[in-house]
Amino acid sequence: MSSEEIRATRLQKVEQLKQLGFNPYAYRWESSHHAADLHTKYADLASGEEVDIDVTIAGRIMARRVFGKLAFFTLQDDTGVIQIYLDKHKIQRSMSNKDPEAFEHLKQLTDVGDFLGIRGNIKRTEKGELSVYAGEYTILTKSLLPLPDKWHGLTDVEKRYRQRYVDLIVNPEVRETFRRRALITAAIRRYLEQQGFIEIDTPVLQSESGGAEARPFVTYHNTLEMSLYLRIATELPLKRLIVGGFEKVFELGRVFRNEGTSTRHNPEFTTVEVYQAYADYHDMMALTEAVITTAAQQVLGTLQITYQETPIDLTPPWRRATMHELVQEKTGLDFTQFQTLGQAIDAATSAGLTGLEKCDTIGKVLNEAFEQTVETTLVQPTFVLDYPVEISPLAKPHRSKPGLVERFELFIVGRETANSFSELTDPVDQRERLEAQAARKAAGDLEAQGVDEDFLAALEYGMPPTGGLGIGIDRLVMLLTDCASIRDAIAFPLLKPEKVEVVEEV
RNA sequence: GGGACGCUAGCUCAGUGGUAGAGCAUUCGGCUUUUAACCGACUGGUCCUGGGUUCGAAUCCCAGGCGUCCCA
Repeated sequence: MSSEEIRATRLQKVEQLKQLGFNPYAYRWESSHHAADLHTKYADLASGEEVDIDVTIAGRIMARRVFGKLAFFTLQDDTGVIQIYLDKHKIQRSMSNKDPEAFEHLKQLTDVGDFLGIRGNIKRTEKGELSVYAGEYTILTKSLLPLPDKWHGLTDVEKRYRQRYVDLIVNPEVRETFRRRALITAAIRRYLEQQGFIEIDTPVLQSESGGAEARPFVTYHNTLEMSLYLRIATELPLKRLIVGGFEKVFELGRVFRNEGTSTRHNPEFTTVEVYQAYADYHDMMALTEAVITTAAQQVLGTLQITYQETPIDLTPPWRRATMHELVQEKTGLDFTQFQTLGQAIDAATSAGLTGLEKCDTIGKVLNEAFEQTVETTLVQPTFVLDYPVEISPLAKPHRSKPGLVERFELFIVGRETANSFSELTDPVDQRERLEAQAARKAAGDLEAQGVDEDFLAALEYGMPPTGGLGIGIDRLVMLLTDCASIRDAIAFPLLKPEKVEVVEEV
């Protein structure tokens, strides 16, 4: 029978229920227990034993095993599953005033997928399955569409993402991932608040995008007749709050980058950015360790985790190594020795690196060498320190190493998971760097941003020394829930519609 | 942007040029201890889309769509 025919059959059942005086789309139900409560409470109940207690419970029918005068349903709620034991005599006795043919109607009018409310008592069956021994049942919501195969479930990844609700119904581990994601963000907020940080929401719609190098989404405000960008980072508004006198601020929220998708990229993703006055990037390393280990403990109860079968030890302190040291380790090249760009490119090329034509400074060659040879090898948590100034326009110059800034990125399983600086507070230096970026934007670099004059004005009023930190929440969730793709860590990842509608390009 | 692979019933999958299949689900009948219940019978298709080759295409060719993975 085709799904259209199944749907038609179930719509007929909806009509039948209405004719019998039952509402197939009920308003409310009060449960005394969830499935997991009962499994905990009656763990020691012996097979065949019955408990004379009034219990109400609700959930979705996930399986039906129906006999002539007896039926077993598997009911699923937010906490798990529980068997419902329905026996004709008991149902008829309890429900005769409501519906003399209650048991026949149960067999005829309920389907896998329906929501049911049950009133009954507790019984562990002869075969050892803890059950609610039903006296009464109520159809709370009639389902019209058939669920995926009860044994194989839903495995088609495209359908799982497009119809996440079906994925969640039939794949308990997917529900667990998003439950853990919620624990992670809650743990991070709780930890930061305990440390005296306050969360302040900053605008998603901005007339100037900045705080990162990325192509922004553009939208349009009709009544103001102006283009607006969706934020690519929360950095610049949060720093304005530090200028304003808050000493510890953060925002955990969505940012948007108009880029392609991959197992590590979704165009909208979640970051937490944290700014602390009077702190530097060393303080931020300690804070990063604290935030991530707190989240790991909260969710997994351990710092010894496994990601895609690789053991990861999150026990702090994590390795700290400079970008120069790591590149030298992998390539043998000492970038502090190069005087000219030509020297650096020649040496890197003979070390086997490729695609260096696009590099116009020694620092960019170094960064390229890092990305090509080091990045994916940083499996255990590693802070990579001291980046070239030309790829770090918002970071303060290193206090002792010319040409470098006080910046780190945290790598775990080869992925950038956090990024932090001693924030640049010199407004003149900051203006030069933003203007250099703006020149690249004018020259056609789509990821370069314009000069945010108001941000510069804020810096001119004076920003205290400040440590800033950004953590990629989606990648952290991937790590702590063992997801191979960012799409498994985001409830509704961006997909193209199956039938593409042509939208006028802005 | 490039490459590889995939798309067949509601779900999971067979089917490599000759009548479009299986299991589960659905529908009907039977059944008072099942838990992938069981037994019997039936039903269910835009083979991703369009074009081409061929007597004949799910299958071969071309173009496109969507997805997954890898690379940039």
